[in-house]
Amino acid sequence: MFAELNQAQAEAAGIVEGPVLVIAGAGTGKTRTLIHRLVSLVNAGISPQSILLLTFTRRAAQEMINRTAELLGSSANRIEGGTFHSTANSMLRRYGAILDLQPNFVVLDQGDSIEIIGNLRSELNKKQRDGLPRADTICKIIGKSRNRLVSIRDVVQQEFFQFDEVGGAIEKIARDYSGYKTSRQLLDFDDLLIYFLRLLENERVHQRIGERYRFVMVDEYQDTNILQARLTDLLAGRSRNVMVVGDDAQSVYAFRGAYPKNLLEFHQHYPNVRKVTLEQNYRSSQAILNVSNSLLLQMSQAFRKRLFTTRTGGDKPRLVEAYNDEEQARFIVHQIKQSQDRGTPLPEIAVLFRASFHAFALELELNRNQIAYVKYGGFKFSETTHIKDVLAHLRVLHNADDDLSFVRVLKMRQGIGAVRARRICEQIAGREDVGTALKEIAKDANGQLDIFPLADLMTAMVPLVKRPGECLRLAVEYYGPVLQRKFDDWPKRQRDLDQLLAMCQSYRSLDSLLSDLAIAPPNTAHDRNLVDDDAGGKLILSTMHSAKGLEWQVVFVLNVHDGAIPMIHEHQVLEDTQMAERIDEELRLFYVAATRAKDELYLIAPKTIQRNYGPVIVAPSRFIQNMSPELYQFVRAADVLPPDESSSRSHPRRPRRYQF
DNA sequence: TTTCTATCCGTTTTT
DNA sequence: CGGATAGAAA
Repeated sequence: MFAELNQAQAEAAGIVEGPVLVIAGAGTGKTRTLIHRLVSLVNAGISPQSILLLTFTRRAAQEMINRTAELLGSSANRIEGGTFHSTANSMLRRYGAILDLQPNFVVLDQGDSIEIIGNLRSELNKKQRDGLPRADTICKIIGKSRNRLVSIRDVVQQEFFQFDEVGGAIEKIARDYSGYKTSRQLLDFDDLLIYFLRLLENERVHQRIGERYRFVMVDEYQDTNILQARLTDLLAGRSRNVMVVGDDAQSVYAFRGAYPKNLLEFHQHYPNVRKVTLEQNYRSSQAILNVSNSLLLQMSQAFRKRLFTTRTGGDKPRLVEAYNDEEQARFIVHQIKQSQDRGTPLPEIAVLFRASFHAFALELELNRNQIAYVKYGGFKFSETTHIKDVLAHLRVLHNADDDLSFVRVLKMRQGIGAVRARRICEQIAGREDVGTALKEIAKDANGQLDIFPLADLMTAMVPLVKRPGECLRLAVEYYGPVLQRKFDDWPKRQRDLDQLLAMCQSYRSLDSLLSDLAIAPPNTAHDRNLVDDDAGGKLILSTMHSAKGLEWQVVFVLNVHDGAIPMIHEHQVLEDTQMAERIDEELRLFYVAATRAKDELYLIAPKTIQRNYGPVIVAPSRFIQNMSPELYQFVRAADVLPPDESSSRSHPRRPRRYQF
């Protein structure tokens, strides 16, 4: 039955009843095993609707669903699955009434949360505001406290002690924020999980859902937080048919409250759990695994495992020394061209980096050489100002009580600032017909208020709510002049808006369009899941986080220098144990990056990097320095690049030594 | 009240 | 350098 699986995989896939823990090293066929178990359950006569598949990231969810569909055909559609957040969202739309939640509640993305917190912050008086952190920092503190179920005080004392004195004010903002959301039917990402938990704790709902899902499977379990583990537990219900799959060595979401002990201590919650470990790697050459294993050995705590393969040999990974990030970029482009000449298709090549902006220099070089690429991770398309501006109009249409969006919409009119916008909002509160209400206000103001065009737009959109694509078209048209006034680079942004328009045409309800854009936003304007015309033929650029679960023949990791890998805040002072945990997490991230490569791995370490104030000298990553030099081959970029190109360009200032 | 200008401060990763 | 924020000017 499991002819395509090895012994350990087949064992895991064959278990039907009871709790299962699968510890799967990178590239050991974790997803394949999960999918085969799914198929075998369905073939054993278990209804696909009674299986719930949960993942942590959208990309993993997508991958899982696609691959299941290949094996199961159309019945795969009936398996429910997605991220914890998207599952929470749909359950809350269905059963939220029990928690006094209306089905048209709004999901706030991080930008919305920061905006609300910024407003609440500026409402405080001068004295209270003195010494407060910025809005985004406050948002981070509140999020950490909720994700990890600890008090604001504790978070501040542990990680933000420089704000210890204003802890009280931060607590007040947190309370205000919470009240603001409740009174307006707004849920942020953390709320989705918290409300879902509350929902499942309701006896009636729990029974219904428990009956419905007899099998629960969770992928990437090492990345779940405490809330998500609790959710898993409740969803598994009394049947306890729960399979969790993960790799503690790939836990890289601590900043979001991920709690790897969920995986490591799973057996304590489920004493009769069956544990299976997958160690045979089917992805990488032995030479690449040797480097990966050396990273595993540097980790202070992990389930002991060691990856092996039958694919002996292979080229040793290269450690490439470049003069600066410009030479680094030229080296990568040069090498990509060589790979292409040898017949490697572009989509089989990926460049990975710690932070999105690290790729800027490379992007310039790629454009110069006309190499097409897709970039994953980093700044999100749907979080850019112009996209949010346009969507705000739809959000007002969808829920007139969403005064965050309403204020945003009003402030786009000239002569209307925060104060007037809020006042208008209050006047309109509770009115059904926003367009007419706006017109009345405009008349009362004797033409002092420039809101007639907005009133017309709102009126025009109302009959079209069943066709959100058309509403969006009207909003984009209306927004044109605003765009040109607000931005110098408006033509580029106009193209984004057209792209958005194209993506949203297929939606049948405003509800799903808006919640999709909050919970499952496209990473870029060219996300291949939403726009299929550029599916192939392009080089992949990705953050290491977004690269998890994927593989390529050739992988470049750039900026492999101390400061970036591991990435450390110069100013942040941490206690030794906390610092050790941070470094360990960075090590796991580097491990994720290295294990993406099938055949060739290039680790590139520039000697100097460009910072805001000028170039600074950096050293290769400590993770490389801790490694036996036998494991890699040292190369100088300048020796490989053609001489005319490798002549180092003059640089304006002398580099300074990088300080921690 | 809005809008313009000066100052301060900070590296990130994602739902 | 660039974005958020506070304070000044219109």
